[in-house]
Amino acid sequence: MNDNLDAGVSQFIGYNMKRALTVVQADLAQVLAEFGLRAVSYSALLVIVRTPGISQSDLADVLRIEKSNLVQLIDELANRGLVTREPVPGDRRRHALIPAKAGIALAEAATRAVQAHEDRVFAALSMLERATLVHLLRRVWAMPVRA
Amino acid sequence: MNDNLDAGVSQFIGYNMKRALTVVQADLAQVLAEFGLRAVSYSALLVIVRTPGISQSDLADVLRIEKSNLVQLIDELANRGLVTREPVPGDRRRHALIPAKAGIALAEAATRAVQAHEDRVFAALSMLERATLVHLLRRVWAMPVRA
DNA sequence: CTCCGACCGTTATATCACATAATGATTGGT
DNA sequence: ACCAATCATTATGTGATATAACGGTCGGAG
Repeated sequence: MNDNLDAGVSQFIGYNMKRALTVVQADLAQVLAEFGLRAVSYSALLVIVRTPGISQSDLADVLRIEKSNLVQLIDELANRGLVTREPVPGDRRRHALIPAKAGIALAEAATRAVQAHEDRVFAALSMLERATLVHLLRRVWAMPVRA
Repeated sequence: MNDNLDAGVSQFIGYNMKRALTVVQADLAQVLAEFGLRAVSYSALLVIVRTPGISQSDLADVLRIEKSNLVQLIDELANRGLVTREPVPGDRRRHALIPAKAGIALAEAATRAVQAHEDRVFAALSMLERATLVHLLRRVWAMPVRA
């Protein structure tokens, strides 16, 4: 029944981003649930797989997550044998996060599933349009807002 | 320090959408707080102002909100004298949501502030690029995902 | 006219994302 | 030797968002 009653709010880019992301996240949640992952734990696992030895602080920085929220998330991955927390010689404050073979395999399989998810939810856009979208979005979040 | 450690996840459009939206929502929250509004209550107010008499069910549909969550939101707006719940002749199940003058004025002032917010957070994009972004995003959420 | 499925709005409640604050152990610089 | 900073953890809170159930009301079918 949605006959443009949201015209007032749909003028805003942020509103359209929110609506689109809600759709994307709903599908993504279903896809990742099959691997026992959430979007945030998938992201964390992927960064660990690609950057073995990264610390929790650095991982939190990269993904823009509060490091306090990372503790249970890494616990989940570690408890499933996907990653391990290793001591860092010479620095007993930090841990090195190392992916296990199972974690690497799961990350690869999940990545394929996430790629298929993106093909599906962005099916209305051409590959060029998808590239344009990423390019524009990157310029939004990569440039800090000036006060 | 973010030297592309998130390359693995930043290939995904969804990831970029999430990062960008987080930036946008943080700024928007600050802007709307000055009017005592949250993003969702601003959206609801704007739809009510533009569609006087809309029902709670229809408002929930338009904004994709659970109608159970709308009750307190409308309470907030009503308690501030921004909108009223009016009876609907011939249908005692539903209410007509009517904007008050104060609600119309606040919606107008807040809209100007939200427009300035968008100019700020999307400053890195040209007007054409912003239109492209909205166009692409609309096509993502307007086309339902096929199972 | 009666009945029943559907609609409207409300209440109750739960889960999750995400934030802040505080703490103890450890490190590095002065 | 001292102290600020770093790392990780624990505790806790708030808001977004969902589901379930309920009572009152409406409209259509028989």
